[in-house]
Amino acid sequence: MADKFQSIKGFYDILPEHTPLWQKLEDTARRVLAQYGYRNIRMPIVESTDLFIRSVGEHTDIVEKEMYSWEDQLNADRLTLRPEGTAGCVRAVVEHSLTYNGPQRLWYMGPMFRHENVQKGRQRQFHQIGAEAFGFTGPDVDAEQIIMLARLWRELGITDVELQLNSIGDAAERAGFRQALIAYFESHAELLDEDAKRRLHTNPLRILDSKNPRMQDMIEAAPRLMDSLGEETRSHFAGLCGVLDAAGIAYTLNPRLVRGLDYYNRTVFEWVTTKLGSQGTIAGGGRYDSLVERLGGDTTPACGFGIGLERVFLLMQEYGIEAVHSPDAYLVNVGDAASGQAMGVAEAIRDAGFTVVLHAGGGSFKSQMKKADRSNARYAIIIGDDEAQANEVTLKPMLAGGEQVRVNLQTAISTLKS
RNA sequence: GUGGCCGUAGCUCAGUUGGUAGAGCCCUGGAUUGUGAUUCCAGUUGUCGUGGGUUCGAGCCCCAUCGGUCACCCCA
Repeated sequence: MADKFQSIKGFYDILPEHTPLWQKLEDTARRVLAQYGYRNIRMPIVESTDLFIRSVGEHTDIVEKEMYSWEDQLNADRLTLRPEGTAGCVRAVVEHSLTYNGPQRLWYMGPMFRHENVQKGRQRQFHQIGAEAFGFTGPDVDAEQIIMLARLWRELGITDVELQLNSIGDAAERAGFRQALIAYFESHAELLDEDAKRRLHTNPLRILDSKNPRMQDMIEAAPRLMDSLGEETRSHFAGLCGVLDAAGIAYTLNPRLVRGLDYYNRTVFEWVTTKLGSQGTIAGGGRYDSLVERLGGDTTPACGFGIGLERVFLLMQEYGIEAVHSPDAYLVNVGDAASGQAMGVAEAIRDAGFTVVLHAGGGSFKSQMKKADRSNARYAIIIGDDEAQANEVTLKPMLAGGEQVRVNLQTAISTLKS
């Protein structure tokens, strides 16, 4: 035998036994998003490398070491497989002037690509649902997105996910805080680890998120961003908390919650579970009021989030949530006469709107019935020599207690409808 | 990039101090002349990840290598 191929590390197949649960997740999300007036947008998977450098940020892990980037062999364009969806969505909004006639609520779903080491809940090709709202200034839209996610978890049957909330201020506030933070860390330079030293002048806020136990006391005593936020930012955050309180959404304030992507400001949030090992964040998002302008559009406030679908899928499995696809009928046919009629019968039943699996490949009644059983079909429709002769079918309910009947095709279809 | 654990049938796994490669599930056929989901009988399934070494003899011991998985980091 020739050598076999296997999928690339971090790129995996979703097999038929798992697609029903995936579709349940996707269908539920689609329905909930539509309930809030979000409209579907579909962007390309490949974008200009510079788009991500400018939006995600030059000194982020994503841009520094995780992007699938290459130079187009034909025209030397620098291209990248999208590592996240917001940049491309903003690019599309600006390119097509989608906010010209007012605010927009948009969502998308699809694969994202990051060259990371794989582990549970982390693949190199993974899938996200993203939602973005453009042109809304107030905290009500931040709150709406959080409430929408709470509804999604509820409808999926997921409980026990914790909402963590923080405000990381506006650019000017963060710049001031950044200076204070750098000064503070420099005064404790002897305690900084390698990673922290590297980030000191590129992304000092991330140092706050370090889990290095030797730095914890020093980090604990560092200046707090919340304390350097201005009046407008504070009232925006208070407004958000007020709406969430009124809606009965529980949250935990996490002053150390920051984002790895540079474009966020003010509101940041994460939904976290303890049931998935170390990859506990199933959704994360926040406000990014300056990104649209940064990517060449008019000044437009924005807020959005991403859902990690693999993680939500794992969580659904953890909760024992199940989904199976079951056809309405499995068409058993034995004998030349029956087989000759079977395709026409199956088509007639499909014309009536039902799902029919037509048995192919012959075999005894017994073996065909076994296949009917394993198909999860509600009914077996049986055609043998006798039925073929009489232009009838035998309709047998596969669930315990049902009596089989021999009827003509129209009666069988009526029975399927009831 | 670093570390722990694991690679035996399609799947889940057992395999004794080194001595002829196994079980369950699945699949196929039968017990019942045309009926599944319970039962019984029979049958098929292998480069023991790969390459070397030690040995009369290696799934088992040694070395290398590849792959998987979990974790650090970071993120969704």
